Amino acid sequence: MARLCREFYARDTLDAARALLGKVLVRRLEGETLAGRVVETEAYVGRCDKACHAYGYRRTARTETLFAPPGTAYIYLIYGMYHCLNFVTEPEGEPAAVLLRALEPVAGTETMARLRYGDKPLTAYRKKNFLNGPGKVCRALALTRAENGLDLTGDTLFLCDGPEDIGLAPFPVSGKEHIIAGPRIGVDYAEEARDFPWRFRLAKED
DNA sequence: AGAACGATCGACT
DNA sequence: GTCGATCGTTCTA
Repeated sequence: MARLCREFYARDTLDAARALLGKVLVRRLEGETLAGRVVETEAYVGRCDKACHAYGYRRTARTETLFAPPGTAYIYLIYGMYHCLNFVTEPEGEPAAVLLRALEPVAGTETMARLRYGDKPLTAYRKKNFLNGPGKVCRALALTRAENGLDLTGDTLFLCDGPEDIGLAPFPVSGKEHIIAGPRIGVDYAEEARDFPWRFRLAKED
């Protein structure tokens, strides 16, 4: 059990996307700890993936972060109003990342709910759809382009193996889980890459 | 300078 | 299931 180090990210992006499932994302915000368990990810690989912002090693102001060392946070604005959080992977110079699509709340739930819903009551519907999308996760963790380029081996935003690593009780033993792979969301424009089964989620066994 | 588009979400039918 | 919001990024000229 430990915080994930740079070597964890410096590998094949598909392997990283699968290995990140079940890990705990920690966000330190104004002295408070917000945390969630990773349950859904997607891989994006510049070398060969037309859905990746850095496809064909395309280098622009935005994609510059994808060329940063592995273990860097790549955060960008999408549709003019939402942000997406990614973890840069592969050896430095290979632009690639894992998109964080969904979390289960672990710590700081009240603050995350306030960031996401304000003072609106937390209905069953809102609870069910709390952190099940990349824009929702960034809203709940107060992550914007201001946090783009953050070093994930630092203290502001990082991943670790389990709740023990941030002084919390271990997760209760629950039913066995397995990884489901499927096509990515929202990349219909990406020609052959639209069908790559590079979305991974954690699900309960039947 | 201008136009097209998007790794989403929530409201609505 | 459909649709509009909303604006930075990217490309074209």
